[in-house]
Amino acid sequence: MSKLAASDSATLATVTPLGCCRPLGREELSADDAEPIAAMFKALSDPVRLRLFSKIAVRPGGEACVCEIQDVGVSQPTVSHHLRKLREAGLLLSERRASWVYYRVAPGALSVMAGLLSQAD
Amino acid sequence: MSKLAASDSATLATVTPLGCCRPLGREELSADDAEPIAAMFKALSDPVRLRLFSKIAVRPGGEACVCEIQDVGVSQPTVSHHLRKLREAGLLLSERRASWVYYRVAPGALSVMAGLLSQAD
DNA sequence: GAGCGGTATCGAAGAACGTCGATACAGAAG
DNA sequence: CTTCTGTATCGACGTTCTTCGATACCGCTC
Repeated sequence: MSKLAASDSATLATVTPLGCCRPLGREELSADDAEPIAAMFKALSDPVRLRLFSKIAVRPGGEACVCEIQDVGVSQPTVSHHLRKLREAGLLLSERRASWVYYRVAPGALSVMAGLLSQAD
Repeated sequence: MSKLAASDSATLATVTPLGCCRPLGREELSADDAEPIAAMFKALSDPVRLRLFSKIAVRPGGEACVCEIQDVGVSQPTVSHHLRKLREAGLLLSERRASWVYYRVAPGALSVMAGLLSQAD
C-alpha cells in the first residue's frame, strides 16, 4: 500500500453492486449480505473511530490531514490503527501528500448505510 | 425484567434528547456524545444481530415472535443473547404474550441512526 | 400439581478488539 | 548522507465479545 490506498474495502465494493442496500426492513438480509454490512457498522461502533470519522466529515470536502485530527485522547499508533479500520471498511480513503497523509470520506459510503436504515414504509 | 421490557435503552434515551443526532458530517462529535452513538452502531455490528433485526423489521408492524426468527445458524441461547443486546441498545422492544415473546422495532430507532448518516451537504 | 414447550440466564472457552511503547518507514530539510 | 517530522507497523497485554451446553424460569395444558 503506497500511493492512493483506495480499496482494501472489500466491504463497500462488495455491498454496493448487490441489491442489498435496501432498507433492513424491506427484505430479509441473507447471511452473505449481512457479513460486509455488519463490518461497516462495526467500523463506526467505536467512540474513537466515530469521532475521527466526524472530524474528517465536517471538514469542507470531507477531507483532513491526520495531523489535524489526532487529538482524540489516544496515542498516535492507536489513531493510525483506527483510521486503517475505517479505510478497510470502505468508509474512508487515504492519500499521501508529501509528508502528510490525508483521509477523506469515501463517496457513497454514508448513503449506503443511510439507505439500509431508512424506513421501509 | 418481567412484563414489558421497554427501556434498558440508556442508548436511545440518552441520544435522542440531545442535539447529537445531527449528521456526523454536520458538526464534530464530542467524546460524550460519541459513546452512546457508538453503542447503537455496535448493536448492528454483528451479522447475526443484523439478520435478526432484519427478520423482525420486514414483518408487517415490525414485530415478530422469537420462534419465527430463530433459524440464523446459532444456538437458542445465542439468539436470546443477541436479541437482548439489540433491546439494550434501544433498537428493539420486547413483550411477552402467553408462552411467546415478541420483539418489535423500537419507534425512532432507525431514524436516529439514519439521521446521523445522512449527507450534511 | 406434573409435565411440556418457549425463552432467558449462567458459567466457561476461545476469538477478536483497543490500547500502548518501541520501532520502522517515507519524504523534506539541512 | 544525516537528521527531523509525520505516519504506519509490530508485539504484547488486558478487556470485551461470541458462542455454547446446562439449567432455570414462565405460562399453558392435562
